[in-house]
Amino acid sequence: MTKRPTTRRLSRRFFRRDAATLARALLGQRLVSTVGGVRTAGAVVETEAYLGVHDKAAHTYGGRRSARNATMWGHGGHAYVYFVYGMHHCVNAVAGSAEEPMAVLIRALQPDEGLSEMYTRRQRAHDDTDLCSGPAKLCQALGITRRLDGVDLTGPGELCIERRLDRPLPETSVSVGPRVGIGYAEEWQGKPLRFFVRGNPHVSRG
DNA sequence: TGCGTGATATTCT
DNA sequence: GAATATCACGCAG
Repeated sequence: MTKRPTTRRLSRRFFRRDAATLARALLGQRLVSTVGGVRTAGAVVETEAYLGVHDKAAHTYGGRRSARNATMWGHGGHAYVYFVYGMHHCVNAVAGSAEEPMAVLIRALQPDEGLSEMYTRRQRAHDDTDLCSGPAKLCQALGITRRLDGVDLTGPGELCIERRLDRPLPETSVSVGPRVGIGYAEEWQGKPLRFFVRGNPHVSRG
């Protein structure tokens, strides 16, 4: 019997909150993928909240609903994976309840399991901070594609989030700032909806 | 700093 | 249907 750290998947209730609260609470938890039979995982160190139909930066702004963003309209605790810029995937955790299309973009991880597999998937990475320090990088490192869109993050599937911290990170180790790459979102640009672990070398930008 | 890249939404006929 | 505008990014330099 090998000794393993005690970890368990987060409950549905954990995700059934507003996106900003969830974004804060996800810091320090573990995103785990088991793709091709290999476990790859890391601690969440950077997130962004997308608040739903009123948020000009959200895919569901103004009540937009399509095949692409259908998962966001479902209930919390599922993975919303989308493709952008013709080459990148990004993964979100859906927040709230059904018909409340909010989500939390996972922007960076501190990798802690399956690093050799990550290097295989990301030939360009020069060191550990290159593996998961960006929303598209971490998808590549964990083998996340649109195939995993809609997966239940609280279930035993190929993608889940495990509890790693019993309590939220202390206030002093969390920084808050404006979201990245949403210059078109007018008054929503400056809102403090990006959360990251202060001083952690794995966040996507300082 | 400036691209590449292609799916998607939107806006036409 | 088809054209076009847009895009939660990463990489090379």
